[in-house]
Amino acid sequence: MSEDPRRSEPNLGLLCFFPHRQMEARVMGAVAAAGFDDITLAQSRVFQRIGPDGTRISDLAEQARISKQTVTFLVDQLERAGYVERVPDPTDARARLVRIAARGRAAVEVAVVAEAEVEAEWVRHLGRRDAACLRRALTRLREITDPYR
Amino acid sequence: MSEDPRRSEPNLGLLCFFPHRQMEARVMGAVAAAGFDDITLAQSRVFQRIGPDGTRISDLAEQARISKQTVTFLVDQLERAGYVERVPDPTDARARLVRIAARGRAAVEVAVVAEAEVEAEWVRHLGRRDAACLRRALTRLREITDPYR
DNA sequence: TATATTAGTTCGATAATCTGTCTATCATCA
DNA sequence: TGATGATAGACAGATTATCGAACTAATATA
Repeated sequence: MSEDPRRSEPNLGLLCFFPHRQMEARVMGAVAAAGFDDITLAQSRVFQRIGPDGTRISDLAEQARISKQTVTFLVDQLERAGYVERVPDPTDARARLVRIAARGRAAVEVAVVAEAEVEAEWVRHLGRRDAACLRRALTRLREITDPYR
Repeated sequence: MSEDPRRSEPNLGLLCFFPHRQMEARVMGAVAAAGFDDITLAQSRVFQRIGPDGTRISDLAEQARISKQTVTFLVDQLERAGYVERVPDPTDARARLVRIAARGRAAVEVAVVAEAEVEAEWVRHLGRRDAACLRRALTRLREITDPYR
């Protein structure tokens, strides 16, 4: 019954880690099982930041907190595999927009279903009340932990 | 005022990502600023899983979800830099326990202070009520997202 | 218009990770 | 008890992810 006094309360940052890791693993597993087994975790972390109208390499880099060079490297692979395409940015001839391509859209469809399944499990475990509370607190916390909206 | 209909509610897994990333970055920054600037993110992710009485390589691997070989590689570096030491496991002559060494304890001291600072900022932003609610929900969520207690 | 900045790429180096293999020790069970 | 199989850790080689430096083309600024 008594607690080990050396084990203190885990901090909120660490507590956030476990759900995120599980979500990522479950979604990647579902996507791979659906035949999209040539996408890596690093690629997916760039891919999931592509906006509906396409996103620039440099914006992807900033949001994922990795160098432009690394994003170029990963987008090259995503493009070769048919998940994304590069199109000119009409507002700036230096830039190109990375957009989700046909194969990418198909993978997203699988991913959103898997996401919803995992989230439903969580809500079932927590109960409606705590789940709503969790979402609200995390949404507010995002205001100060994510510079991108 | 009106929402872009294409941007749906971010899932809970993603929402957990931002706080975790910020906590990790802030703690790493504080530790590096205090002179422990020879520790990498990958090393720290293994390091933080070492228990108070030492932990085996294979247990660290399982908890961090990386291969034993990678943990051996990272622990080699942590040991050379004085953050950890390897001692024989008295219960099994095949195994060795990775334990936090003097320099490691000094780094942990800095880390826990930084952690508390970040968490205090979060609580200030959320308010006592939502912060307590967040901690409770995350603690319960850990039951089903972290197999290690 | 000359100069500085920005977007993206290529190149080379390094860090992190995996699979396969090996040795020593432990566990099982006939 | 002794043979067999499993486990803990380490070593070697290959691959993936990442970075910093340098480059080109286009844009912004003074």
